[in-house]
Amino acid sequence: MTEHVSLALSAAERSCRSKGLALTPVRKRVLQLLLESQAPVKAYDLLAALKPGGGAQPPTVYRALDFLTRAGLVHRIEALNAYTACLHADGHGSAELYICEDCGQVEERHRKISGEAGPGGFLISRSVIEHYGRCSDCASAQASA
Amino acid sequence: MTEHVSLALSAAERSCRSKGLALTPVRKRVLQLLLESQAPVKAYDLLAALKPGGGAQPPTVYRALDFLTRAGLVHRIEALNAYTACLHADGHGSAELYICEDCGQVEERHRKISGEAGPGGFLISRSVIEHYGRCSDCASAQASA
DNA sequence: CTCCGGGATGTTATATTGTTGCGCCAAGGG
DNA sequence: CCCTTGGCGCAACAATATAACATCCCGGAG
Repeated sequence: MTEHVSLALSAAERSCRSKGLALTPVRKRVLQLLLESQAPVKAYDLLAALKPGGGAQPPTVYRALDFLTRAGLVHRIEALNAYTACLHADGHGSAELYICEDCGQVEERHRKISGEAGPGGFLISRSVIEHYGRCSDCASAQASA
Repeated sequence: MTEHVSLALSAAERSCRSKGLALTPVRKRVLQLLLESQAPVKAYDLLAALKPGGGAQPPTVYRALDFLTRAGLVHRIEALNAYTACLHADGHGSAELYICEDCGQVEERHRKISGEAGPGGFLISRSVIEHYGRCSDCASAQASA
């Protein structure tokens, strides 16, 4: 396990403990798999990675993802049906994601939007913001090609 | 058919003709169903509405939706797996959607984001922006309840 | 006119993604 | 001890989406 992964895992454990949430082995393992991946991971790929023998069933991974998402440790990427670990473990509300279509890397920026007002008095409770394109590395690689 | 629906349909026909696109009967019917709905519609609901006898198959509606989306006449709502007619038929790039979780109505604002730069030189080609919450009507109804 | 080619649609089957429902078990409070 | 509660295993299924191939129709080339 690389260092940043174990660091993030212990941070997650502390965060959960402080909120009275149980970071059980299954949940921790799912989070670890997401942290180790450079790119977003699909639920069924996590499932396959969880139990190579094929023993794990869908609800296992979906329940873990649901927990991790609600705990603010993981983001679901709506347009890809995929998941990525949240690197800013403070978990305050909505994130804005920049997803490179070349290398799959996800950059994350936080905006506090919840509670803000949209047009005509619309009251926002949750936002999905996903930008697709090329990260600077891939953009320059492409330009030079 | 209410007036705004027929107006939108003729606008769509003109728009397609000017671009050399074929707004065939199936495509037009799907667009009409979306225009008539107050809320986003799922692909399989469209399918059921298309041919009450159950004769239509999934590819029919998915192909129509693909065409309409690429023509800028329809938006896909990623977090709902649903579709809604685009009311600003000019179809310039990304839309920002405000989706009321009470009544289902979708408000639409346009931002031209494509080509803009994100953090660290990220080059955006397409954005998904969906805000969930309550429209002003539903927010005030709730407040008074 | 005939033939050909491309786009649109029909048809069948399958892949992918996500959920429901039930039961077991272990931890903790009375 | 008993009972509740939350987490997990398990089986089945529901919902969403695509692949692959056949057919039809129309418009242009010969």
